[in-house]
Amino acid sequence: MDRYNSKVIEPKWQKLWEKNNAFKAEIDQTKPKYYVLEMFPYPSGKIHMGHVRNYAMGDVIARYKKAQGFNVLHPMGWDAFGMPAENAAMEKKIHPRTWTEANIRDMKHQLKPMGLSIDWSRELATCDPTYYKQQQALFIDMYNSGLVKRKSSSVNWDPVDMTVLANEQVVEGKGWRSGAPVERKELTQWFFNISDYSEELLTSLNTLSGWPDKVRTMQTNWIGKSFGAEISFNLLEPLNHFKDVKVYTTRPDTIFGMTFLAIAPNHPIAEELAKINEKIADFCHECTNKTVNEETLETTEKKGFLTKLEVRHPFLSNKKLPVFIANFILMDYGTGAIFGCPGHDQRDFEFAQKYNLDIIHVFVSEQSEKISNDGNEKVVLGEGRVINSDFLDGKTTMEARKLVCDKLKEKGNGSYKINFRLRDWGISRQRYWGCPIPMIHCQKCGLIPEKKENLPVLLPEDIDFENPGNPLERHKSWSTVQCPSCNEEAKRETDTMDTFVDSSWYFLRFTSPNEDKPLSQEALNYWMNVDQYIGGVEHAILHLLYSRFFSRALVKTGHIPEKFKEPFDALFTQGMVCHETYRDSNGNWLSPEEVFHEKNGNIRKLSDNSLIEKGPSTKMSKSKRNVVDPKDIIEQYGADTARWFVLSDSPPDRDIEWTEAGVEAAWRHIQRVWRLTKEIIEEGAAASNTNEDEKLEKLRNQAIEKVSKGIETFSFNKSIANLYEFTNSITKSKASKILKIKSVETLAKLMKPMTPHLAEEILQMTSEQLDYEPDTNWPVADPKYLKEDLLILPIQINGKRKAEIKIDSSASEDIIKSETLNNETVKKYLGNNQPKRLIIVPKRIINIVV
RNA sequence: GCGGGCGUGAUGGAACUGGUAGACAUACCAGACUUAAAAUCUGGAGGCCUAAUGGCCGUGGGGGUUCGAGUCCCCCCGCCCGCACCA
Repeated sequence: MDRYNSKVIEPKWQKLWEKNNAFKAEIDQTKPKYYVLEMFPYPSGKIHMGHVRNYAMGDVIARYKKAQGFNVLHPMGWDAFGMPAENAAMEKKIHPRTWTEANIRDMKHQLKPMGLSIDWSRELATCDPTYYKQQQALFIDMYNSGLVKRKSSSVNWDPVDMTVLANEQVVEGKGWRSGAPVERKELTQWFFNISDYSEELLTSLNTLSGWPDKVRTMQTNWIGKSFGAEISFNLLEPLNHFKDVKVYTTRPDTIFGMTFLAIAPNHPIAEELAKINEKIADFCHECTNKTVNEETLETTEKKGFLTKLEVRHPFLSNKKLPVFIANFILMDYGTGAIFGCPGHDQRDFEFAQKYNLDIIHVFVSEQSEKISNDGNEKVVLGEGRVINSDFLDGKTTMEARKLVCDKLKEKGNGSYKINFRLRDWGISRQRYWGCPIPMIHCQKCGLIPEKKENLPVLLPEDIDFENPGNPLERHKSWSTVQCPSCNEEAKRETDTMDTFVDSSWYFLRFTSPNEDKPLSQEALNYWMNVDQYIGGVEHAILHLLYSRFFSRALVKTGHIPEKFKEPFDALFTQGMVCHETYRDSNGNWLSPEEVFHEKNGNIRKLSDNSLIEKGPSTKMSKSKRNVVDPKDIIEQYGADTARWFVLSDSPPDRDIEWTEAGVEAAWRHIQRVWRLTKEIIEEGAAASNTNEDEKLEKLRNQAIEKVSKGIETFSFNKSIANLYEFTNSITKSKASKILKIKSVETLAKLMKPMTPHLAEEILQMTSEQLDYEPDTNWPVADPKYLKEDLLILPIQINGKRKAEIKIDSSASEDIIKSETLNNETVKKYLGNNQPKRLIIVPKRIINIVV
């Protein structure tokens, strides 16, 4: 018996699809559209299993919707700007463009054999001038609409390489390449005013019902709206022009528990003090010389510096409070200063213990009443009833918050304040390989946007990475230009844009990728929104939040209609692809090809037979060498097998464990379906058996229902389990040949989104048998086969399953009751007693309490 | 540190809104076919006790709500993701 030969069959269908332009998406007003999009990849040069999983999922949706009659848009492109190209340029002396373009070619070659239903005519790369030209036009419009600003912010500075470092390039406080201690440097940079949209981005999350709750929660917390108070504390003795310190707090109700005040090391007052006190200067320098990264800040030891300044408590005129400069206060959040209440804040508590400050409790909560009785050494969190607080005593903490704010307002040294954690989006990058910011600095005219007719501002090709610093900054003939306004010599902006800008509108551009303006209204109106967006959770906040902001910016600049301000109707976040890790006795990581598994569970190294230690399964990564190359898998087993496997074993939103055994199971199933089809076609016509036919027909319809539901709910693993079951059913069925062929045909149609090549091949075979053109429409279940006439109801006695009864689904409760009480097992348990309670959950279960 | 998520047999997982825990698949065991192996097919199987019928235990750990908890609530443990210049 011959086998399903993926090497022959898969290319055959792929060629046919290509010849027929099967996946070309064109506007067709007579059909409903469906836009499915997977997050476009960074062209690293190699497709990895994560991509395969991502695109396999997207393809299931695309092919499913297409079979249902939708006009499907399923495009692909490249997130092609970014640091790795510059790193390659430095390490391998290849131009970033050469490197990137070669990678795109390679990855496309690796992607093609997967047989994805992608409209390649819409392919785009963000590093292509035709793309970034339009992005520059958008930037200029945003600039003119007041969505862009410049302000100072700090960066990680490598003093040896004379370059700005990304957070990931800072390893233990040192530059990854130079090893020099990283400094913090203030630069004037470009920002998008995303914080103007904090409220809007927050409230609109409610409209995103197609998004996972977890992503909406994460964005909510990231935006971080809080209700609190801004309080000014008067300095006992003014410091130059500084007369008070403004503090933002969400807990004004704990004001009487305040025992110190702390300001950020880069707070203006701290900077003022640093000018006159060397020790303070040193301390501030030490604090601010860390990475500009919140995680480092939060996990480093809390330190403070006691200044000579003191502030007055707003309600206790003779209470003086010390002012600290503390390394855990963020200048970017609130006012860059806090009041410390060690009795009710964990961080303040630790700080107070370290510096021997008073700990005053000003409220008790029901659960923690005893804490306040036994010596005041604990932090009481949450809400409660106020104590030790003058006019607030006896109030709830909620009431106290309002009272304090009212009183402060009356006294003129405070007010209610709503605060957001979300900061403006810094888009400046001091790098070559990004979209140039189309702005010109003119001595006379100031900042001027480049004229639109001069776009794109092309990246110069003749650059070198031999010298430290930014190649654009060094490239004088490129950066020297005429001012568009006064024609005097001026300087081009040398910052390029954050790559998140590129990815904030590519999904819009896909609707009209070749237009010589940013977007086409006709195409937008037909194709938008993205009906289903699929990508990793790691993008839950930044990419998705920036895209939501960018859409609003494009509404404001008139590029897209208001109705597309939330561009992604539904979002799905898929899990990672993991593999076990292996280490030899020297602690070196080994790749899966370098080891073999023995039957007894031992793992040995192929080269010298030495015993290998199995590590935990982690995300496939180069550094741990636990990568399986999709290319090898597709060559060995075929695309259908690879696709089937990545969809089969785990729920799509969870991590999947790549196993050799799993792939083989997938391969066996492909072979089995193929063989089954052949066998059915070749078998003689059996005498018809109505009963058997009816049974199979019922299973066929149930399979349609279950598999469709699985796809609709992104439970591909369940659809696949149902397809295994249906395959088993057909194999065992004694139904007539014609019905078995019909069943195999349905099986192929249901499998087609996952294994399109196999499905096409089978449909061709079955249609020859049934003597009609292959029909690839999605099958529809007949509802009459979906209801069960006879139910098996389990009977529990005291919550434990003891028996079951078979009963007609239309049976009344009385009948169920009498049947239950007549059951032998039930009688045995009841004896002569009456049941205490009899609970009948319709169509589910019966529980008897005895 | 903060924010989000996950935890079920030997393994990946299933169990719709609180209602038969372990579908489906893998590994394993037995049988058929074979000179043999592979492939394929058939069957078995959560753990413990029992000859069997049956009983007890069991969804990371501890407690709670309920007639009934993998699912809801509280506390704890472990792992993963994000933390604003990786993409």
